[in-house]
Amino acid sequence: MPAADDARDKSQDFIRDIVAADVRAGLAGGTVVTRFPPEPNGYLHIGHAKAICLDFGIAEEFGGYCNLRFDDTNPVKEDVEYVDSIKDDVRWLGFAWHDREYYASDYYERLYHYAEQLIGKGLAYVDSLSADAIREHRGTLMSPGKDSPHRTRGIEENLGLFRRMRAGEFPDGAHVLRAKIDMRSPNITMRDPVLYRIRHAEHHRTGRAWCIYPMYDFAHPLSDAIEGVTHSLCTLEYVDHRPLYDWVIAHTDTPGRPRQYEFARLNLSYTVMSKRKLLQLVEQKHVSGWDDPRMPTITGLRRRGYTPASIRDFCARVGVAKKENVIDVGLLEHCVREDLNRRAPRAMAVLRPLKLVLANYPEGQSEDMNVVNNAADPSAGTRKVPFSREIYIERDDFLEDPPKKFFRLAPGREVRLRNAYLVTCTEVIKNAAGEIVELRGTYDPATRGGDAPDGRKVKATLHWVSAAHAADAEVRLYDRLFTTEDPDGLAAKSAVDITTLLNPASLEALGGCKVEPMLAAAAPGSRYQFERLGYFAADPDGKAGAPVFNRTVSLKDTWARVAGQT
RNA sequence: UGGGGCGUGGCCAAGCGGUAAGGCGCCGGCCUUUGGAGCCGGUAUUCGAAGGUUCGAAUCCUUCCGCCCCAACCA
Repeated sequence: MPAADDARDKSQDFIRDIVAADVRAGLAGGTVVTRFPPEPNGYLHIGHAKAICLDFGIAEEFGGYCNLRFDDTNPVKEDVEYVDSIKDDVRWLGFAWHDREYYASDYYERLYHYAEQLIGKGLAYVDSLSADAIREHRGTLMSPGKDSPHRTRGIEENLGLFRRMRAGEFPDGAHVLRAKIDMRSPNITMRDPVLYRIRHAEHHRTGRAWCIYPMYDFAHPLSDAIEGVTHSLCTLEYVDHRPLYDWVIAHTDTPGRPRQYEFARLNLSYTVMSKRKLLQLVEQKHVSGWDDPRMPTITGLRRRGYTPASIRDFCARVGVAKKENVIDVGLLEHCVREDLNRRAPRAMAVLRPLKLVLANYPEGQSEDMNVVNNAADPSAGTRKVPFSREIYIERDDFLEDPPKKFFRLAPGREVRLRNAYLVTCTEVIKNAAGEIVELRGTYDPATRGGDAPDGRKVKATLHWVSAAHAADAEVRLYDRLFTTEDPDGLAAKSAVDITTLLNPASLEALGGCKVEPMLAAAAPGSRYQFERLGYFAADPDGKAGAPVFNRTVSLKDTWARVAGQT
């Protein structure tokens, strides 16, 4: 057996095991149909990415289909802005739904028909209790509920009332349609769940055509059935709803027989994932918008510089199981580093410039150094980078009084300027306050390119930018959005608002950064590795000649760790 | 105090009666014109706990403990 088959046979997760078994058993003619069912009431985040990779991934692997279905049954919360962003994000992640773009609202007429069918079977009734009264009748976790006085209404009366609900004869809240199941069920979901409510509201797709709207528990299983979905994958909080899902399917003459399976949602350390909380951050301006590079939204990650491939890889590594989890954000960072290391062209940029003047380099002279764009990718080619007498190096790369393990530049010490020359620091110039303002040094003309003919070695290689040729840039450094690993948990435990746990240092904008000439016109979205610093993506805020870069993620930094240990 | 889900190393996660995969992290070493990348090695005598069944248990049984979800005319 070839290795590929071997890998395919290996169990990947419990859901794929189930699907594989169903396919073997010849279920639904062997064609697997899944669906990704977002409600268009917010932007997609990395948690949705996990679901998207699962839904579309399984369809792809088993040669089936995945429908993009908007679960738009609540007109007051939904908007086209969100359906557009969701489509953008799914597409950007690399998945195609082809012509399978569906809306629960497209099924309103059929859904209504199924509702009448239930009424006709005596399995649904119109209740005229107030929302409060319904809640009271529902009972509690510990005690059973009580039947509504309207539970015994006759079929004809129910039908008449329901039709008048649809006709708009009643105000919001006057009546609801309920399933007649069991008010004493230990599973509260089964205590005569509401199927339809009256909402005189404008729907983003159906306008004013309807004033009654189906509830999730009714619309979802039926939409699945209508579309021929075979495997309806959702998160753990719906486990209790599965009996109702099956009940709806069992009591209507639907075409398909979809099955629901549940997996644990993704949680990421140092951030929050609920749409409500993300919306709060946006509305209260704690971030610049849904696409703020600190947000765990797909659009935020995109602006931050994450690649679709890295997010897909992350989702694959995280796995699918039923255990509550909090994934270390470090894993996500690892995934982008790995991807960008392969594909990002290198560039030189100095974030906190310190001028170094090479006394023995002729004034007014400059030369083009030949530089490899990406050692990890020969096809990336080479480029010219200008070098001259005055250059900028990183302030952090010089220490007047270096500790033992610091082997960058220091007085009297020789280091390599990457792809250029070996240079030695000969003098430190300070201002009246005693701050270092400039360095003087010499270069060794025999070391052009960075190698010494006599074979002498240096411990450090520094990145640099020629002062005369440099472009100015703004660079935005990001840190975790929250100061604590589990903001949700801490906020709940200590009864504080989530915003009190925000990291005040999550954004640091650096002005006056010096970047090599080629970066001056970086196209928004283009990604680079700034050598020795990290991966950066050009932000749309930048303009030609005045670029803005977002740090996607830093490079692994052994020195930072060593320095931090002391 | 009802119903449901879950408990395998710091974080994920395989395993499904035959004697603890893998990834991230971490710790060493090699290599290096990015203290990057790469390469090599190490990192659970033990699977929430206690009993029991068995030649043999993370896997079966019993009891207990812990965490999460459910009482929107939200999804």
